Parts: sequence; structure tokens; C-alpha cells
Amino acid sequence: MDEALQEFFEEVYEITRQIPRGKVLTYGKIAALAGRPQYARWVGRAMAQSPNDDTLPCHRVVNSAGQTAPGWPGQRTLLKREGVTFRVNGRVDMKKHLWEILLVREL
DNA sequence: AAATTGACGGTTA
DNA sequence: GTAACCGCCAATT
Repeated sequence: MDEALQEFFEEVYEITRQIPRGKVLTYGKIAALAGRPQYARWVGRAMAQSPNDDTLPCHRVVNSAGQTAPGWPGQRTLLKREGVTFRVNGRVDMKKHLWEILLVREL
């Protein structure tokens, strides 16, 4: 694993930790917030290898279409449990729950 | 070394 | 509204 990429992963986790209950962020947004707009796929990789840390709400990360992670049905349940609503097509109602963060980030 | 693989995204049809 | 296409880039085959 590349050193810089490892650092990027850490930042991704840090950002993910700050997503409020009932809100979601997308892979692309997180990547951009971490300073690497083109690394959306690596955010996904970061989640895939993330330990089941209770301080890391990785279930609040969906793709830009509002779709939950493939191979992880439980994500839907977790989100619903904290008040996230889904549309009929099975996607998260981004209009309501996308976390609008304007820069910031201290670390 | 070359091709394939993703918890992805924006544009186009 | 959906589906296909192309760009992305380290890791894995």
C-alpha cells in the first residue's frame, strides 16, 4: 500500500466519522473533501477494508445515485433506523439526506 | 509486462 | 426516468 494513499484513507475515515446521524455523503464528495477528486473508487476501497468500528459510520456513505453498497443489504436497515428515507426506486432520498458540507475540515 | 477489477462519477443517448 | 459509455487509478490477476 502506497504511503500517500494510506494517508488519504485516514482522511477519508476522519471525514466519514463526522457525518451526522440521518445524513449521508457520497464517495465522490468524500474524495474531493480529502483533496483527491478523482479517487472516488478508493473511498470505496477504504470502506471495504474498514474494520467494523462503531465510531466509523461507513453505512452513511452511498454513491452519487443514492444507491447503497452492493453485497451489504444491512446498510439500508441501518440508515432507516436513523431516519433516512428511501424512494420507491430503492435509492436514498438525497434531496433530504445528502450532507451539505462547505469545506471546513481541520483534522 | 499486460489485462482486469472495482462499496465510483459525469456525460451522452 | 433508464442504460450505456468513457474516464478514473492503485491493486490484483
